[in-house]
Amino acid sequence: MQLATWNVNSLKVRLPQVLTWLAENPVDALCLQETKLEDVNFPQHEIEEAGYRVAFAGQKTYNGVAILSKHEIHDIQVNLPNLDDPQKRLIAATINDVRVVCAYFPNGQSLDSDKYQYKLRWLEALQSWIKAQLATYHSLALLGDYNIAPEDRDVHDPKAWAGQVLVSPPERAAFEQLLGMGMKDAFRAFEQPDKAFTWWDYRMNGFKRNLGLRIDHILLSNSLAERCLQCVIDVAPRRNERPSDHTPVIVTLSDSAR
DNA sequence: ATGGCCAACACAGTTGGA
Repeated sequence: MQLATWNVNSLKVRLPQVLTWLAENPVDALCLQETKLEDVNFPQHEIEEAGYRVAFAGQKTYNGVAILSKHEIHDIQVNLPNLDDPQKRLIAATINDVRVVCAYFPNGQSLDSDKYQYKLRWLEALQSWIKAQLATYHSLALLGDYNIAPEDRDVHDPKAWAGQVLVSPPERAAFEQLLGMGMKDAFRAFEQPDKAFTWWDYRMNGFKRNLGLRIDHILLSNSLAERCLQCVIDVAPRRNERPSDHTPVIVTLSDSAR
């Protein structure tokens, strides 16, 4: 079974790229972030014609998340139940034997911004909710754009980024606390090349110069981590014309024992 | 030189992203 996550930065613009990518990478489930579409405008039929079922929760202009799946999607939940928040940043569903959580973490903008305080509140709500979910769901995967670079090796220039949003100690502590609940960073479960990133600024030829960050992640509950065979970043879509600034991350799991 | 790019909204220039 393969699961993937991709912040597409507008599904309206990126739908052709998503369909092309799925044809070349027929993963079992793909989590999308920043769809930036109201539900009435979601391209459900185009995706279904490509052989994928879909669950989505969107809004105008900002945010928006979706799960595309080759298999039946059960028990869909939208947003964190313990946070009063109109922003559509989370959708969860059960696919086969796996609880799939697709999340678009807040950016935070800057450390002195109200948006940073919102990010910290959101992270706290996520933590307590995930902790409870792990008690319920044996096999859980938390995929998405975390907007957190967990370690300095996930940052192209740690000195330049020091003291900024995405690398601040409270954000990194939140990431560590998710690991402490019994989750594994699938990417770091394997030997990986240096300077492996999932996002590059559109400006300054960021991608060509590999000035990036690793901020898109797949965390697996312990029992799922035991089934994890591989985790890779697919940089190919970042070379497309009109690319998203993020690129997909894919995890491969062995079939569960039956 | 602390911006450069991109998308949405709206139809110019602002906001947000990371």
